[in-house]
Order: sequence, then C-alpha cells, then structure tokens
Amino acid sequence: MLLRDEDDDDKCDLILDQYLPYRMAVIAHLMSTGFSKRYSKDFDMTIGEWRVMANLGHLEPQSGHEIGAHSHLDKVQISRAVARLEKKGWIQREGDTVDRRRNLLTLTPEGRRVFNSIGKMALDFEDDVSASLSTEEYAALDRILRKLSKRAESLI
Amino acid sequence: MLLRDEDDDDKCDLILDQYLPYRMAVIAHLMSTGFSKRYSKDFDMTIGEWRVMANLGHLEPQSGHEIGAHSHLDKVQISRAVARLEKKGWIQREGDTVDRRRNLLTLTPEGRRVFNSIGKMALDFEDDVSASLSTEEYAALDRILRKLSKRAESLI
DNA sequence: TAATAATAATTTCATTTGAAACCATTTCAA
DNA sequence: TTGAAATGGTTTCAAATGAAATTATTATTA
Repeated sequence: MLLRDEDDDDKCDLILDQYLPYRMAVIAHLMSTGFSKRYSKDFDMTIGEWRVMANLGHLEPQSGHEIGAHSHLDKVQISRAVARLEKKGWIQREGDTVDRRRNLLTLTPEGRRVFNSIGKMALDFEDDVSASLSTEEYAALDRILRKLSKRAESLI
Repeated sequence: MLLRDEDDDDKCDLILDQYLPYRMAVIAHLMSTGFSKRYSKDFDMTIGEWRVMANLGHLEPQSGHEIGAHSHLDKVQISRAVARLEKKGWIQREGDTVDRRRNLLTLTPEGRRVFNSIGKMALDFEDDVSASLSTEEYAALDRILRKLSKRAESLI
C-alpha cells in the first residue's frame, strides 16, 4: 500500500498513531469504556456476560458453544459468563435431552427486561458515536469493516 | 441514524453482528491475535511493552508519562512494561536531573534492533490486512477512523 | 517560607484472564 | 461392539490487570 525502504536495517518508519491495528484497538477500547462509564451506574456486567445476553436476546435457546461461535468468546469465557448470569437470575439453563453434554440457555423474563434496557442504551450510544459520520461515510464504514473482518479472520 | 421503535418495552432490535462497537472490538482483537500468532515465535512481548517500544522507536527520549499520553496506556501498565523491558535489556532509564521524579527512557542498541525487526513485521502485517481494500477505501477508512476516534474520545 | 496540593512512578491486593488439564458424553473406526 | 478420538463444558493454577494506596518529588499558595 505504501512505499518504504524494506531493506534498511537501521530504521523502521512505524508510527503508532498511523498504524491500523493500533488505531482499531484504541477506538474499540474508547467505545467500550465510554459506554460502560456512561452506564455503569445502571448495570454491572462484564463484556462476556453482555455478549451472551445479546446473543440470547436475538435468538433462543442456544448452547454455550453456539454462542461462542457467534460472539468471539472462548468456551472458558462463556462458561464463566453463563455461571454469573445464572446466579444473577438473568438466564436459565436446561440440559439438552438429545446431547447431554450441552446446556440450552434462555433469558429469564427478568433477563429479557435487562437485555432490552441495556440494548436500548447501547443503540443510543452507537447513534451518538456514529453521529459524527455522514450517511455515506456510515455506509462506507460498514462495507470496509466487512472486508477487514473477513480478511482478518483469514489471517488467524 | 436508523429508525427503531424507541418506546416498545418488549423488544430491542440489537443484533450484535451489526453493532459498531462490537464489530470494532472483534476486528481489533482479530488483528491483535492474528499478528501475535503469526510472529509469536520471533518475540515475546505484551501489548504494553510493544507500545512503549514503538513510542521510543519514533521519538527518544521520553518519560513514562509522555509515553502514556501517546499510547492509551495508564501509568501502571507503563511502569510494568518499562520494568520488563529494562530487564530484557531493550530500554534504558536515566533519571531526569531537572525533575527527579521522571525517568527518561531510551532504546538500547539491542532494543532498537528488536524494534526495527518487529516494526517491519507489523508494517507487513498491516499491508496484508489492508490489501483487501482499494486505495479509495483505505483513504476513506483513514478519514472515518479519525472522526470516530475524535468522537469516541469526547464521549469518555 | 511553611503547608498543601499536584505530579511521576511504584507497590499492593483483589479480581480477571488464559492455557492447559480435566470430566462427562458422544462420535468414529477398527 | 469396543477402544480411541472428538466434543461441550468446567476447573485449576499461574500470570495479567486495575483500583487504590504509597513514595518521592515538585508546584502552589497563603
């Protein structure tokens, strides 16, 4: 993409502020902490718990394994998030009678209310963040993130 | 940006895959793990250590506080990263004679070689990731990330 | 100038995290 | 079948992390 002297062993023109993976990490972190700082008074939830809830809010029931596949959480994170959410009374687990290794997870009515409430705040927050972009820019970002995501997945 | 029913308490149309902060977090994580998986055989460094090195690679000397201001690391992360890097022999610290609370940090010659080496891999990796984008898309992404970054900073 | 506040950096301690080991169950293959 | 491998999920243990307290120094201000 950019020309640079590949074979000069004495210097390297990497500048952190201009380095894409760093920029992505910083913005993701700003968004995550920005949201949780704004709304931390309203709830107390880890990122893993929130992703489990959001998955179930969208589709129920799902097993931990299914949620993991859709939320970029590993099985340990899922297991712990599920345990905490169950203790809070926000999700229920029921053994799958067909495959008894699996747990089928659903939101409780209370968990659904929590999901709706946080979900709305999250969508408001997203609106707030993306208010800095024009409609065209938003669409371009969507397309670009799709490509980057696909590409980054293939590099794992 | 998008229309949705604000006042319906029974549902929330949040879908994780389409939620910008989530998408940013996933891509940032894919990039970070993708890079470290690819090159983990060549070095052993935390994200904090790498950011400290990258800062010094660009500008020397700097105090921990200055590096923190430029790299979104807090003072504890800096302190620990600096301690580890010093033990590895990659950076040197010298007390500032004007303000004796400050440490002035520089890369050692060995540290500079390490920085150059990793820096080149990082730039190659960035090229690889962004190869999925056209020149126009890359420019658009740059502009959009600038805006998002500014906006997200203001929401902290 | 003495007292107080602010700053740079470190340490402490409790919590979170990740990798690997582990358990129970199911699938595969000889 | 039956033994080996794979799978869903949990536990363990060491390392990483974050918040708050601590130390040492500098800046402020009364």
